[in-house]
Amino acid sequence: MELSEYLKDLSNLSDSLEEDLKNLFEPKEFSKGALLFKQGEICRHLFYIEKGLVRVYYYSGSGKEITAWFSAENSLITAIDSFYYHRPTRDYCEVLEDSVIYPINFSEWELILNSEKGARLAFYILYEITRKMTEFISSIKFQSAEERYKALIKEYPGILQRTSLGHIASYLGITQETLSRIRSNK
Amino acid sequence: MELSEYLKDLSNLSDSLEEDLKNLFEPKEFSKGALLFKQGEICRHLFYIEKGLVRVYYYSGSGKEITAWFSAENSLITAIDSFYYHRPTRDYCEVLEDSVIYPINFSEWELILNSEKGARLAFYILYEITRKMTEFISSIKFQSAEERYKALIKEYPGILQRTSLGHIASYLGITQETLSRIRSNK
DNA sequence: CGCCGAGTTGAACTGAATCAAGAAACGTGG
DNA sequence: CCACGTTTCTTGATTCAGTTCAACTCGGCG
Repeated sequence: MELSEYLKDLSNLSDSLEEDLKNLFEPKEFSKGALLFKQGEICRHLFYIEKGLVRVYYYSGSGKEITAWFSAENSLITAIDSFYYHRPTRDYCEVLEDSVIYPINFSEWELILNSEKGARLAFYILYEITRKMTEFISSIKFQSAEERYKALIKEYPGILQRTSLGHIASYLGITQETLSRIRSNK
Repeated sequence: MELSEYLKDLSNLSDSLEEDLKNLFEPKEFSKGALLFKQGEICRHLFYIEKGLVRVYYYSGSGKEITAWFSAENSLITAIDSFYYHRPTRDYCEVLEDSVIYPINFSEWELILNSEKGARLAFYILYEITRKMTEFISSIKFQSAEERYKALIKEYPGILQRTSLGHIASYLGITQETLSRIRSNK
């Protein structure tokens, strides 16, 4: 789905704004392994993923690499505090497969925000993020590692072929060994 | 802190908007045990807590009562999807002690949103929520029950006197027995 | 008094972590 | 195309944090 369609779906944007968006943004191709942003940098873009899959990760206090999120087709990703407050980010964002992504820079984003329906759009986007997090929290509180793994596979089919077990394990909050055992039990 | 001060702090609102807010909103007193909203209802307000403490909870699939969040002085609480999309909510919100709270109804909220700095404000509010959730997720993924308990006590001192052990345990994602043992170990 | 809900304690059990050692897959250079 | 080292994945043995279930204590209250 093109970015302008996506935004329109989200928030019933006015037709004129939709036109603006179409003209304003250009899709770019990123190849597997590219980094959309990385630790220490100020993340200056909000990224809309039209096609592909990315992974956000960071290094924990003890130096272990932790996957925070996956993000796939028709979703947005950024280092939110960095993007908004122009502070260096803690996170890395890695492109897991060749992808088509629209980078939206901060001033373009402000242009959206200041438009008629902009606040609604901003709200919607953050609402989607909170919804996803709420679900994740209740899953990690009350479901077993196996249940969470199955849910992940359902949400991102084929993710096993697209990234390593270790990355998935740290996302689920379990060790790689446990994930390996879960997988072999069937 | 009064609501208008809080909002001003958050987003550098224009003085005129700050005036508007002062005139628009009235603090209300809620006594211990009151429900700000409950399951099945459409939550029509965003609540700003000037003083006091509230707890949001819901019933899990298996019928157990789960505490989702606590929220104290100088913070906002609502059933976000219900408030925004006018759908019935899954959650209950209980006032844990006599509190001073500003209810902001949806049309008042839209008035804020449509103002000059409204989008920025909306963004900030949701950003704060996501920040809190992100922290919670990494704590539940990588800290022991005891570490999480200590962090909670630090964040909400005196919470033990303000609500029951069972409520705290379900927030932390552990059983009441485990929480009891953690507490007695010192 | 005796009941009732909240909190505590104990014992057995279990899901997942840890540590350690191999096996398989993968890429790179010869 | 093979040989090599490196990284990723699997498997096993042990340990441990937290659950479960059940019994018991305590303080409040009709």
